[in-house]
Amino acid sequence: MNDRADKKTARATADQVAREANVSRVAVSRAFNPNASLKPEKRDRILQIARELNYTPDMAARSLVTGRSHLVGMIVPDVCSPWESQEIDALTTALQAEGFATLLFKAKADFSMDPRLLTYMRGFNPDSVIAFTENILPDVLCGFLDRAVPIYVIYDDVAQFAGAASGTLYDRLLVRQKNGIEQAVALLQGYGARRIAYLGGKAQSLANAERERTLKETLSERGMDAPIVLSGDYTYDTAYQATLDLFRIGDGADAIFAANDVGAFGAIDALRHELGLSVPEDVKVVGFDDIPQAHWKSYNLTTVRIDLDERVRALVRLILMRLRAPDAEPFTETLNTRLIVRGTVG
Amino acid sequence: MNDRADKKTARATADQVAREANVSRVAVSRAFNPNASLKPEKRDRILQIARELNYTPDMAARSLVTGRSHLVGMIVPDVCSPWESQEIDALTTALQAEGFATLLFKAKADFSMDPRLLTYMRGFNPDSVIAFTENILPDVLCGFLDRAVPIYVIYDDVAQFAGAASGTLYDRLLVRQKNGIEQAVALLQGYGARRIAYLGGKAQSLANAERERTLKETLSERGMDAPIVLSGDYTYDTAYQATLDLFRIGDGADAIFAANDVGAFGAIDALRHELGLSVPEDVKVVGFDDIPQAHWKSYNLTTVRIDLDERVRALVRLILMRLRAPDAEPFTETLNTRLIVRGTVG
DNA sequence: TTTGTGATTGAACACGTTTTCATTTTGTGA
DNA sequence: TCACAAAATGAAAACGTGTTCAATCACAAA
Repeated sequence: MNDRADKKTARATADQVAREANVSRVAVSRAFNPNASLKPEKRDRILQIARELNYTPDMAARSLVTGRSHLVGMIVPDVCSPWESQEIDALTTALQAEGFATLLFKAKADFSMDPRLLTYMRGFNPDSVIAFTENILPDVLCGFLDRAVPIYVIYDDVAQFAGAASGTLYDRLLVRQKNGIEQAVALLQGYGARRIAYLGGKAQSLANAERERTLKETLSERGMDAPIVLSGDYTYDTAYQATLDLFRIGDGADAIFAANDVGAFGAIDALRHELGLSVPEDVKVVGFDDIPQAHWKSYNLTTVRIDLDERVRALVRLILMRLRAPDAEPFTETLNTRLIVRGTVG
Repeated sequence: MNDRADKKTARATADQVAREANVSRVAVSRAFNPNASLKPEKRDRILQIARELNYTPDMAARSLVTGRSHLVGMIVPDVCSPWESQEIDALTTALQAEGFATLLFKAKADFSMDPRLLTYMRGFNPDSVIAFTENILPDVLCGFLDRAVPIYVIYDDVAQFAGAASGTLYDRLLVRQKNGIEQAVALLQGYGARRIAYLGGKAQSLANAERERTLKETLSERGMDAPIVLSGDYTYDTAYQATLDLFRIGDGADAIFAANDVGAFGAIDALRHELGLSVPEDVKVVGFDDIPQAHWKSYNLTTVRIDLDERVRALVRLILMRLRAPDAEPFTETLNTRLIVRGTVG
């Protein structure tokens, strides 16, 4: 009749383990806390009995008293995006190894941040938050998380730590776009490309801005013309259409530099299947990210790679450090990029 | 000096709100529980003050007393897989709307289930678990979750509810492969295809077995030869290689029926870019899933679609129902498939 | 044996909430 | 005005754990 009685086997509690092992409940707690002082043989016996009873400490109860939830919240607008899903995958793996679980929240499709979502999320008391977003000011996030929760905002591939108390930015995980872009431009120039188009990502994206700036700078340094800038939003369809417009309304280009790989795919398909141009003979294409699909033979994309593993390792290191020492000195790490040469340029 | 004092603003507690509003802490609790008995004007005042103090009920504390964590655990081997990431995205959205948050865990790459992971996960007390996997017996999962936690095991696109207590299967969310496959076979037959190859998915996958069985049945019903069965694992690279083998070592085929879209991409690329065959003129290709990439012009894949939204809605409905009435009658729902005709057949 | 030091132990408290239950207040009809 | 049911309220008891602190134990040195 009673709802609780219905459950065939309720979860074992520390008290039950303690009773079974003839020790106090505190000893059970200590058995699961490696650095607590407990006689080794006693710990072994407790852990043995705990295993028999299928006991695991309740994280909610533990969280209540320690103030640590061992949860890392992730706010993601689009889990399906190849780049983001890769990042979620790698982050979850790395955090899991450190004893943290991923708490996944879906933001609105237009990247706007729903205040109710943040309020709701705060209820779970995440130890840290990673927000994948473009057009949100860190202040908005900080306002909702009033505890000193380290928040990392990932603008495409630039991560910044936003201090909750002050709203100012501290740690930064940057990507040195220069290397990869320079290699790409050199390659394009070597093959005689003159008119270069930049097919942009989301306008508010920090990474997009940095890529555009770096491309302009590099072209200028090499005495080449400034790029034709097309606006985009990182999606296949928009890139496809922008490419059509470039050649039908505009004057075309020798080469297209896309802000991400998916955009490059859209450009390639527009060129080959609708404009009747061939890649790389007529138009050369370079992407950004090196997602798994980039090596698919239909695209075989030459692209600027950001090492995902290195990136995720650095980010996790940052988070753990911040968690351990909330007031540590601001920290900036910069990752390199390099060109992966495949078949869409030469 | 004190670690807690360091945090500029600790999270507001129900007591603080109560004090500020001149009510008891119980009233605050009731204000956040819509069906609790509380004078409307009082509720409004409390909620107002709560908003000012940026107060949100602590989920850990709530979970402790209610026994409901409002967490749904998801065990995922590969977040990057287009099909799975779509499913995670849609499930998270739907569950979030019902007040549940997604707790994401990464399983080993080889799909094997790490017992420690399960033990760890159980500590978070998820209200329900969704496991994306192939080769795990539900019993293994059930053994680790000793509370009556509804577990849904998703074998590719077949979902089954595993009762924790008995280890037997209850609810089932099946996909009627027949419709889509029949339409596809009819189309292939209409274009004169005779030798049909089936490029399989993971051997242990229930969905793969069902697709293979249904394809054989359909071919037989139409008086066509049994398919050449190639083993695969749903990945691009394996499909690519299997297709090469089919034409170089084996005797080739008129048409390839791939167990999923990514496999179909691999087959198409092998045919076009390495075997020098054209699709659909020389060989016709049909996929399964209709992932977003299927409409990319380079592939423009004819494929059997399983409606993701409908599927996720059904699954979430199942989970919520089971949560509300753990002892309700077993429930089976079957979804339909249909062929999306694009350019790789006709 | 005695003393002292450090490791080991458990009782009591704390964490922030919901639930129970007895009490008080409100609203309605005679 | 009175009586009575229904709604509203708060004190106290949970929920399962980590932490504090005083007490106990083990063991080596004197």
